[in-house]
Amino acid sequence: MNLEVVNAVGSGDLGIEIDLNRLATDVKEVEFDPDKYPGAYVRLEGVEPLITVYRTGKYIITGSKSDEEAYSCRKQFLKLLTDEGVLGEPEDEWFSMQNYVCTGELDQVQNLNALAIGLGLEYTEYEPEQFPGLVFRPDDTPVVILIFSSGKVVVTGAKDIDMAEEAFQSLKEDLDALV
DNA sequence: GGGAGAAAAACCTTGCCCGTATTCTTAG
DNA sequence: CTAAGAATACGGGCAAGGTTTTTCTCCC
Repeated sequence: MNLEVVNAVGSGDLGIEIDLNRLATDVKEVEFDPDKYPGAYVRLEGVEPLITVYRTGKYIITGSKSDEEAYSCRKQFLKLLTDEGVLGEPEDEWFSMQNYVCTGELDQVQNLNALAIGLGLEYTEYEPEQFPGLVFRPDDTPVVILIFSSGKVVVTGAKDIDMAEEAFQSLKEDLDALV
């Protein structure tokens, strides 16, 4: 309910080892600096999400606004590898979404100090000196919700959108019960 | 002083955690 | 930058545990 996905992360496996140095020299869309990070970055033309590939063949796609966008990006990535002769049969590898980051808004402005107590100090972290948002970790879900005094919220850690929606809905019910 | 055994110290391997990098939003 | 999440991997550092080596005690 009224949550907007702002970032989706997915991961997959090509099933074969990749020579990142060769890939970086052969393909202009690939950036690789092993001294800074072991993964190689692939920025496809006209594609928003970023693909990070590793020597092992595992890869992650970050920055998608939806799972459709992530899957589309993956498709183009596989095509690129196939065209480059790196991949033979791209059918047998998997890909799945790992995390959704969403933004939402609560009806009224929040008093975070009171909210921390209301939601339970054992489930919340609020240190305005360090970070302006209240971190809420419900015990019945792996989802984490950041609540700001403006009423804006960030829901993260969900494996799927329903999980995020449920956690947000649950938070709203908790808030109604507190009034 | 030398041999046996135990205790201590030195050494080395393993494992785990952290930082490194990426995305994206929120807001002091 | 601070904080959160998730996947991914690699080097470094520290701790712990295990093994080897050195030292020391006891007694003949």
